[in-house]
Amino acid sequence: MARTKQFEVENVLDAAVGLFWKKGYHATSANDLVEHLGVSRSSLYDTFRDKRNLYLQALHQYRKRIIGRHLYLIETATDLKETLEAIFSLIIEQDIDDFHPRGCMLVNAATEMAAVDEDVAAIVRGNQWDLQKAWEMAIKKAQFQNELRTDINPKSTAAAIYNAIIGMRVALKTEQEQATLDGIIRQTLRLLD
Amino acid sequence: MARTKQFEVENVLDAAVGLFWKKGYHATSANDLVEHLGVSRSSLYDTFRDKRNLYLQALHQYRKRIIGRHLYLIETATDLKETLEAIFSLIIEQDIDDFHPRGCMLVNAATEMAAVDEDVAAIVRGNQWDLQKAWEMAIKKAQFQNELRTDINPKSTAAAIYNAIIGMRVALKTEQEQATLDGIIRQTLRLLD
DNA sequence: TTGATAACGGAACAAACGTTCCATAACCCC
DNA sequence: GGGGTTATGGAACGTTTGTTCCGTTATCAA
Repeated sequence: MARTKQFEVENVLDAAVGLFWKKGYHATSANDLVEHLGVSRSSLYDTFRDKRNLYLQALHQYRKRIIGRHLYLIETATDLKETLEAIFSLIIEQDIDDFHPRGCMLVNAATEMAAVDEDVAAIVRGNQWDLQKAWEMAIKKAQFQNELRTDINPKSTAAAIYNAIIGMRVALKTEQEQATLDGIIRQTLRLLD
Repeated sequence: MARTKQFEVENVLDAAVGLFWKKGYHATSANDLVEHLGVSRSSLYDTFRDKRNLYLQALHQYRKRIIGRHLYLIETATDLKETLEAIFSLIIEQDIDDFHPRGCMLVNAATEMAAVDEDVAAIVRGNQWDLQKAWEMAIKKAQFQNELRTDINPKSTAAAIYNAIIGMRVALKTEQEQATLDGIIRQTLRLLD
């Protein structure tokens, strides 16, 4: 039998998420990773094969950790408008007043990598599908329970909500007036009127 | 007197836009630039100082060339909903069926660079301000001419429209079903009902 | 035609890049 | 407590990075 790893893969992945999330793929160097993950170069390459594979796994981890929370909020929603507002607030709180706002790692991945890396594109598409489906189901459920007008189209409304959230994640990359953000939220909520 | 440049700065900037637009800042190397711009290394650095400065100027060029067209469409609009639909179509046509969709260079710049480069952030914010202002003015004009309900808030509606467009530019980075895109357009147009 | 100036092509630079290699250390089954 | 196996630290690899330097060439006023 062999020597045991001196680190938890999950913890290291979380740290990798932190780096790639903030700096993106190309601007994060192998040295950055070795320094911040607390794992030696050889162990990193032994465990994760190469930088790209580590990035891919970090992207999975991000999806599980961060987006998982959003999915949960949507699936357990009792008031859809309230939930949508809460998710906007979560997103804004994360980046506002931050000197280097990270935005959403999946949005960053989409713009930096998806066009030239099919594996990244697949993860981004999977995430989009999950979230749109979650909104669509939540809308249908609300309609079934007579909490939402039935002439609202679940699928296209879900797509539009998802789309608005993505837009805001980009907007937050540069500092924004609260009034602008509130305006976007207010108008997006109208989708559920 | 000195030797004259053997290239037009504007043309070289256009070529630089093409590269940075497709690959982003970090993934575009100095060699890429020398090879594709048709200008020698020394002339490039002599004219544009360094890679970052060239990127900044390319971003300006993109804004002038590409976004200028959108501004014109908004400012000369006679039917706002039609104009919004036309702009969505323009954006979609550019990327759909493209093996490596470029998206919007300013959105790419926002996610890759804005958080860590204040000059990039300033350009992105300037662009946002121009476009939102253009939409706001167009909405006010339509309201004044009784072509649009007056209980629509020009500012927040403009922000929401801009936001939806940004969202779509990210979405197009991964291949999308036409039905999804149509749904987003349809719901976004409701902002102007 | 000469001379001051600036553009040019191409070689050269140090630094940083992602990755590999190897000797050593730790682990568990037998 | 060996023996087979894998993790680890650190040096080292060849490339590529962004940038600079220099000898030559083109330009035009004087």
